[in-house]
Amino acid sequence: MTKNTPVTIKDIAHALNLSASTVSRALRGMPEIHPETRQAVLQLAQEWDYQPNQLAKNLVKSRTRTIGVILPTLSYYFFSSVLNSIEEAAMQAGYSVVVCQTNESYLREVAQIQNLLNSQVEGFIISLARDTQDLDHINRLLRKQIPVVIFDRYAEGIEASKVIVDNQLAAFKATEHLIENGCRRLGCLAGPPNLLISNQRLEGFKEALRKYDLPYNERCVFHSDFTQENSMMQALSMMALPEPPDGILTMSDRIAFSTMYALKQKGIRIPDDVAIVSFNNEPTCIYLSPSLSSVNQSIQEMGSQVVRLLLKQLESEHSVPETVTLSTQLMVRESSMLSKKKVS
Amino acid sequence: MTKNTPVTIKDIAHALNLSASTVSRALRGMPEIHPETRQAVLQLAQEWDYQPNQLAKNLVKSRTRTIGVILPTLSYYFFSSVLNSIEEAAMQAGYSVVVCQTNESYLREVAQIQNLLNSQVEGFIISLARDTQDLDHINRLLRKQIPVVIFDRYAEGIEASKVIVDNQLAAFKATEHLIENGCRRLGCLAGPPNLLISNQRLEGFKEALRKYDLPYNERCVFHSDFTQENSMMQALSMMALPEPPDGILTMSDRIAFSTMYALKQKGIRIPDDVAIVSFNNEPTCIYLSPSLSSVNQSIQEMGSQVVRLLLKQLESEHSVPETVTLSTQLMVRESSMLSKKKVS
DNA sequence: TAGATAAATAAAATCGTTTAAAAATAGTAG
DNA sequence: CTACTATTTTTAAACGATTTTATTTATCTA
Repeated sequence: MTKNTPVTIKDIAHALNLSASTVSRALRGMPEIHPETRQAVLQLAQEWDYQPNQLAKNLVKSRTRTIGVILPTLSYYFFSSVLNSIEEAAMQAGYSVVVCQTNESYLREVAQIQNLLNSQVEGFIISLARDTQDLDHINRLLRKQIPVVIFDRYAEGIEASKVIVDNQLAAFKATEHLIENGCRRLGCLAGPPNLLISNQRLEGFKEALRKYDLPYNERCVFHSDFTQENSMMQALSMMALPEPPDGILTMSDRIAFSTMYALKQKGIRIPDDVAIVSFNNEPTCIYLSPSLSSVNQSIQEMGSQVVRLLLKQLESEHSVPETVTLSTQLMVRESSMLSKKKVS
Repeated sequence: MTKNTPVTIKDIAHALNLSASTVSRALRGMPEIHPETRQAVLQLAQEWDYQPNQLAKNLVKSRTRTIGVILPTLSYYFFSSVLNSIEEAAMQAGYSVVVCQTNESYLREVAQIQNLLNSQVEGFIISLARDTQDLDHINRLLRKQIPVVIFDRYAEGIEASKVIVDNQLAAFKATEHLIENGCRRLGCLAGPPNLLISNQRLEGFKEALRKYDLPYNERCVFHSDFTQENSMMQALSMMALPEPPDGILTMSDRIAFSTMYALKQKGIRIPDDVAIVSFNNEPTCIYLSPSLSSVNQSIQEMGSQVVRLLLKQLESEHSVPETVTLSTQLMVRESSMLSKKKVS
């Protein structure tokens, strides 16, 4: 009697001596169904706890109303928060969201996109993995006319819509802030060398040095892979230079946290010995001592813009790729406020 | 010519003058297909970039090999890390994972479970939302014989497998540690009053007070909803008591971070004026000044045990609910190390 | 009361795949 | 030449819904 397979429309139809189509219509409240019939159907459906099979629905409609989101990781505040914002906006528009983490691996990125594609997601929101260099998998999506929006971690050579910030400008302003506070020997703790946004920030860093006639020394740029161990190592190497910097720009808060931790253990004082400015403005920044100056990008806005651009593509044939550049704000905190300003 | 609809098996069959079943078999490398035929099929499939429709596959097989994971949020280190571990273990076993956040809302929890159920996930891994009191939605799953494993945030009255820690014992030991370090007026910053694990920890807290003959004052227990604002407010209320505590047990690092931030602004020194021990052992703990003592639960282990229990249910009919209790370790750091131990 | 119209239901096709059963083809032995 | 295998392919049903088309039944009009 209590068979373990879920109740289907056919079961209900059979029990009530109706056809499947009538039951289907009754369940969806379509107009041409006799009230009595509808009543009977709804009641039995409730009684048997009928649950529509989404797979079947999607198959026949060839629509899933689902967006695939590919992220490097969910353990970073930035990504998990943007995801929240994306989910909110997508839900509002009647779409649901499936998230995948690449764990910074190119191979995973390719595989996850493939999976979601086979699962018939209707569009993609992507932030590239650290290890991604080859962009074929993304361009294949574009060739198939599948809506794609890239955000934050983008790359050149992708003709897709993007939501980004002016990384060079943000880094320029952050570096300028260090300089204006008296720093003269500047170091940069960058991200992986193949990450476009890291390189753009590096450009902004250099630009600021040029503007203030400060020497740029390639040996003052170190690259971290974002892990704690590596970041600490790079930070210590930098401070072990013959002329260690008195101001550091780091490319992410995670790198900055590790850096501060490493320097503290070495007895190097922040900001007195070396000032630090970072990127992302994670909530943790304010909890640290000294609190960490960091470049804020509006996470809420980023999520909603990303979804907006994707919906545009989903809802109209052939829309052209668009780039939205959001503004950033440098949040100045203790880590870059020198007690004695060295310059006027 | 370039129709926008994806290539199907039928298209290939038609083009090669074969039947759909032959193409299907050829693509899956089944043995009874003539090598020449297979060759032709594979080649055309490649040329046309054929992608199998997972919906159709799942529908016909009535299997999705997908696990639904319901979490309160992904912005907490604890949950996003357990998720990572779950994904790893699930992948190993050939399952994929779909994550949903409830944002601590009961209604979302119900809705998300419903959605995943309709999408034919084969089992659930759940950590309950803060606001969840009614457990009908979970019990409905169990009645339908759908495999469910609860972890961390569980509740009484659910006959499902669980992976948890001995919260009472962990809190007892943490409190004992505070007492042994000389604290005599103890306060507790608990989670929401309806959260079982918070109450269990509170029990452990009381138990320790009893053991050491210290007075338990209900007015020394404050409940936070995990948000920063509320946590700060509760912490300040606690310290504004006529006899403020000299040692606080907080139920999560998030609460502790906010507490430390609030106390710092008030000029209250940690650990000298008040020592703090917390739960979760987020990486941020070590970055703070003072570094935060916290109870560690093995995240890796929790994820893999959760998946193990779920697989057990997925792979055998009628397995009985099982409870795995993992051990915890108190990580003692500066926030609870009093410079002058007040007792021997 | 025939004929037309409207209302309610049923039957059949469809989505893209898998699979069991049937059929076609080729090869081999008696 | 027939009968029997073995190999390969096709046919048809199925998964669980929606949707198009067809049919039945009831109601109305003239």
